[in-house]
Amino acid sequence: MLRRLLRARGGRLTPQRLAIYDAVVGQTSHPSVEMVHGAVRARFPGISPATVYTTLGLFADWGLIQEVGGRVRRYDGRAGRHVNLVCERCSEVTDVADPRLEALERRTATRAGFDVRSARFELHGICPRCRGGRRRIGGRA
Amino acid sequence: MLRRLLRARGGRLTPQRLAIYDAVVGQTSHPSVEMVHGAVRARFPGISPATVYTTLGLFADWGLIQEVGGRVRRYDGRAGRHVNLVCERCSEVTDVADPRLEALERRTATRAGFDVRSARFELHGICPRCRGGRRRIGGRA
DNA sequence: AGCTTACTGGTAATGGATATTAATAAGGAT
DNA sequence: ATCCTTATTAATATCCATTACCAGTAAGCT
Repeated sequence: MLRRLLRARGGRLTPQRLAIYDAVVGQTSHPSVEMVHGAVRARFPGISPATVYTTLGLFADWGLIQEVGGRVRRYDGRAGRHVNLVCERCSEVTDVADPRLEALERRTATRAGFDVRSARFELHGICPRCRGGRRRIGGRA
Repeated sequence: MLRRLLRARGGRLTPQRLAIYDAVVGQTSHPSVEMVHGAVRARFPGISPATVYTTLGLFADWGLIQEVGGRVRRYDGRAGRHVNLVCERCSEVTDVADPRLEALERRTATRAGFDVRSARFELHGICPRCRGGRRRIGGRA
C-alpha cells in the first residue's frame, strides 16, 4: 500500500517512513508532529523532527492523511472525508463521518471549476467532556 | 452593530477597531493580517500589527469573521457558513455558499454533543484561473 | 471634568515550521 | 552479492507568523 504509492512517485520505503506511517494512518489519535516524533522515537531514538515534518507533509500531499488546523498542526489518519471536531479547551479532536460530505464537496468543486487536492471540514468549540464541567484530561488550553 | 456587540462584552469602540472592521467585514478579499494592517495604515499610519492581530482575533471570537487556515492566517468577512476554496498556487480564496452546510453542521454537532463556536470548511487545490495555464495575478506560491 | 481601566503601540520573545547540507542507505542494475 | 545513483536522513541554523509584555493613552461612565 505505502510501497505502491512510493513507487508511483519514485520514492523510497524507509523504516522511518513505515514507523511514521504506523503512528498516524488508521489511528484515531490525531497526533501533532511532536507527538508523532515522540512515538517514532521509541524505535528510532535519533530520528529528527525535520524528518517527521517532511514525511507527514508528503503523506498529506498523497492524501494518506489530512491536516487539521488548530493552534498546532495535527494529523488525521483517516482517509475518507469527515468532519473534525476540535475542542478549544482540551484540544482533543474527534471525527464525525457523514456520507453527504462527499456529495457536498463534489458539488461545490464542480460549480466553481476547482481542482480539489485536499479538504478540511472543521468545527471548533467545546467538546461534551469539557462542557460537562469535568477537568480536562491532558493537553493544554 | 459593532457598537452593540462591544457593549454586550464591555468592550470599547475605538476608531482603530472601526477601521479594521471596515477592512474585513463584508469584504470578499479574504485579507491576511498583514493586508489588513496595510489597509488600516492608510488612515492610522502608526497602528501596530499587534493591535490588528488581537482585534481580528476578537472579531473571530464574536463570529463577525471567520479564520481561513492556509500557510498564513487569513480572514473571511462573511458571516454565514460557506465553503472556502483555497488555491495552493496563487493562494486566492473564493467563497461558495451552500444552504445545506448549516444543516450538516447542526446535525454533526448535535450528534456529538459538541458546542460549536466557529467553523471551517475548506477545499484546497487549484483554482480555475491557475488551471487554465495563465499566470497568477498576485500573492505568492 | 475626573476616574477607571480597556485599548494601543512598540518591541521583545516564542516556537512551529522550513531551508540547508553532508552523510547515509534504499532500490535498481550488473 | 556488489556497485551506483540519488532520494532520504539527521542536525543545525534560520525564518517569520504569532504572542507576550508593558507603559502610555483614551473610551466611556458618573
